[in-house]
Amino acid sequence: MTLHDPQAGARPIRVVVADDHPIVRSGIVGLLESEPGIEVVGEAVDGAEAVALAVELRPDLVLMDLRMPVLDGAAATERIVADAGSGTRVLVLTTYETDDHILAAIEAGASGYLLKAAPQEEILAGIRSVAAGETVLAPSIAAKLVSRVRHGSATAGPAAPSLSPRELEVLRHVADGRSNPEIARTLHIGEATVKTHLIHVFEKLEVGDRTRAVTRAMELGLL
Amino acid sequence: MTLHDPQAGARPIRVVVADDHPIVRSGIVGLLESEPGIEVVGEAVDGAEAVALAVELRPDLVLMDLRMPVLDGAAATERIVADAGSGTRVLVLTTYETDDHILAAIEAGASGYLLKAAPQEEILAGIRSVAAGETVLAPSIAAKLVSRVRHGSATAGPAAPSLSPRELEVLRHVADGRSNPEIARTLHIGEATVKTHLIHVFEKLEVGDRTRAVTRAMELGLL
DNA sequence: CGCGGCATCCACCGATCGGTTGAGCACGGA
DNA sequence: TCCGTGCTCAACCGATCGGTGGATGCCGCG
Repeated sequence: MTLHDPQAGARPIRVVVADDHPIVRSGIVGLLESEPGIEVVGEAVDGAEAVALAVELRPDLVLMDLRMPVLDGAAATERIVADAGSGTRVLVLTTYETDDHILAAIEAGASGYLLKAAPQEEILAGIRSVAAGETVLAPSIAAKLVSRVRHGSATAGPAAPSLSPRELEVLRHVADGRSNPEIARTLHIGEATVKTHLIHVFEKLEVGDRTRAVTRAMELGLL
Repeated sequence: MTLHDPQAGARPIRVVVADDHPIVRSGIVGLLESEPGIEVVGEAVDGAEAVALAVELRPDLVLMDLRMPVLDGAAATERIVADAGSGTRVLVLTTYETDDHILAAIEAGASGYLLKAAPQEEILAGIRSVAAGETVLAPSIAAKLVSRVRHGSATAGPAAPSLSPRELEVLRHVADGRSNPEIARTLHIGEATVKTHLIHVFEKLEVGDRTRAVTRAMELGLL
């Protein structure tokens, strides 16, 4: 957690702005440029470009519109959060607030969701908060979110252990309550192999049994 | 949505403050009293009294602490929201921010969740927002909430099988990855008893093994 | 080019789990 | 009072699980 120095100015927040409308984009960029402690390092006109820029520039934050060509904002968010693994966080800034859109963005791993209608100070404050590791939600978004509350997994797990594709596949079957012989048959491998994969999963997840492995993986957002 | 007239002052926000600590309560009341447009119409020292006052006075808002005798804040919130049906909304104001507490309060129907550590202006703004029909969440709360939304189902599972207290207790230990003998020792019962409870859980949840039982219980919001 | 690291694969063994049958005790509503 | 429900326990068996050891093939590093 000692990643960023809270001293603004000494180390500006590096931002990539992703929005397909040039006018909107320039407006946002203009707002951010005039703000000390925030530096716009790149602009993307679609989701694919946003992902590319995120990987290339490793910004602190991507300001993401949802409605974009080629790759929509939610999908782009997912890739950035998943791939980078780095410190890049995504703040969704959009006009829409449909339940589906919000959910998709949140599930994709966005650290915040603000509306373009929000006052400029709120947007700037949101950027600083998200860059500092917090989560920001517009009030109307919070309301919708609340109605969805149930259970889930973790946000940005500091060190989510990386399971191999095979290990993850096996673990998913375990979460469905399948037995090792069953899993072995569906994956066309030996039962012993399934066990070995699970042993490795246990080690990576630092647990001792399959049940705990599943709950732990859920906590870490791996399932 | 056209319930309240946004004109402040003409029609003050009527508030009931519920907190078992007199000092804390008087502090809150003092803060609110000095604020134009907000009127404290009642004070409650426990959850039961909060419910009674809410029904009797029909305030716009109840400022609710969670940790209270007789009836805790979450339970009180549930009754107020359910019973009244009226326009009374509940804003939770507490020191704690455990996942369980937050979840319980939100699920009980609270319209907001703020921490006592928040600056006074934030609390006042929160009261106005909630009274206006919005939902407010402290940033740290928003983060926890967001983490729950990943693959979140609807609110109340249609037919969540009712597990007995003991069955639920055993299942929770299973979710923590404990073995049957371990659970037996912690609960001071025989291993055979643990098994029996689990068998019953399996039947009620319509699953065949402990791992699936845990994931199923999570899906149903039982854990 | 040899070496280690990684993911994938497999076999055996003791411990645990899931399922069964059968039973006693306390509590509260019919 | 009787009956249902929840909680408790015992003994047994087959299936599965977790642990250990060892094998193969692919990759990058020196």
